[in-house]
Amino acid sequence: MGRPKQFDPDVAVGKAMDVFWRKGYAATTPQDLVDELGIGKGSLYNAFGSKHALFERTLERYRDTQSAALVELLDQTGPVRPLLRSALELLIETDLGPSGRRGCFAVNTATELGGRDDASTELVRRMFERTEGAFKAAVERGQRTGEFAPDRDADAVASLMLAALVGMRVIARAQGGRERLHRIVDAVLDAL
Amino acid sequence: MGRPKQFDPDVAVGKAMDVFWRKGYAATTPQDLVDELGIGKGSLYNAFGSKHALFERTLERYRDTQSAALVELLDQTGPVRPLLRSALELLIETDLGPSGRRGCFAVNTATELGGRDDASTELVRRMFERTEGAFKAAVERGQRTGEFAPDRDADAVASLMLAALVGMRVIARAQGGRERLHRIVDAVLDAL
DNA sequence: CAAATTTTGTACCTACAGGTAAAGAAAGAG
DNA sequence: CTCTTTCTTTACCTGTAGGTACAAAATTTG
Repeated sequence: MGRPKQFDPDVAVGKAMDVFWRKGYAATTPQDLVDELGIGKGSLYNAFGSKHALFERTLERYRDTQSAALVELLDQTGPVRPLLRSALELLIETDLGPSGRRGCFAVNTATELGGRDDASTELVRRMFERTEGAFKAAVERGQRTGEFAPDRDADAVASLMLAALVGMRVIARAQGGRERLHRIVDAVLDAL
Repeated sequence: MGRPKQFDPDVAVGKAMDVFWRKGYAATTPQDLVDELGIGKGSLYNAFGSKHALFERTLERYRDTQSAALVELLDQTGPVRPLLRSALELLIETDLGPSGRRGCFAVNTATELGGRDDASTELVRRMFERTEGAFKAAVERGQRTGEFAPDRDADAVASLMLAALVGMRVIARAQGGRERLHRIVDAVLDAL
């Protein structure tokens, strides 16, 4: 009962995610959110409680969409090497595409709030772990099918792939050129 | 002539660097700076002009100390593999040491301001390029001396090393464990 | 020592961050 | 058709961000 909301909270969280993703947590103001969500400040605070609470919801949204999409991609069957290549190249195109060099929301959050906001840090840590796990599973598949050398430590390779992926997206934000990003992908696949 | 400063501006820039490094640009307030530098607000603005101008000076300081130190380390003569290992492991210890998981100031700045503050973005971009150049030179040395396989593209390997380094430091900020960081180093050296 | 120059401390300012309060509007319950 | 509940709007509030202004203090020059 009661008056129904005039906006869809799920849509609003998505828009808020875009703002936080582009500007970061500290640089995003209530006014920014009001402008981009197209709702009043009262509704904003009534629906989400605080800037920080909304921020956490956007991080969860990121995990459940972007981060999850990558993991699903990596979990696909079939030849592993082209799978890894297309996954990494997709991220390059995303970072260089029309949304424009906003990098990875989880990475941005790690460097802005890591160690200073426990909830956010923990969310990011788990996303990294999940991604690394997906890389590890892919590498092990490749090793079983003989695509990759079987003697390399899958854990170590997966950790390297996570680090390279994270590094790539930071470099993209710092105006790293497309060629440089592709070289990273080439080198990491050559390392298998 | 005129009254001499009661503080050493170079020391002050160093202290300001620590603050910005820990908290980021947006989250650092004039009050934070006044507290940590131990000077009045009047002196602060008289000496440095604005928060942003001071921030740029701290980034330059970072480039001329931390970033330059890594490049110098990598430029040393002698066996290359242990050199690379000790350089990367030094960063791990730095990130996990008593100063505590503040990551890399350049990386933090890239993700906070990349694409939104031209001067900072450009400074970071150049630091990344310099570091990559030092990696490349080291790899080429290793190839000449027969330490590394000579057929691999030194540019690509250097780009990968930069990305792995950057990724490592982000992961460190997100509470990544010591073992994970060491695995990354192992994997990247195995890739040579 | 007076004049000129620079630094320092204190006070002050405007705008906005991050919300809260209160009253009215829109739904369902009885 | 009133009562209750929830949402919306508008107004308001406190604290601080990011500086500026100005007088007093400390130095060099002549």
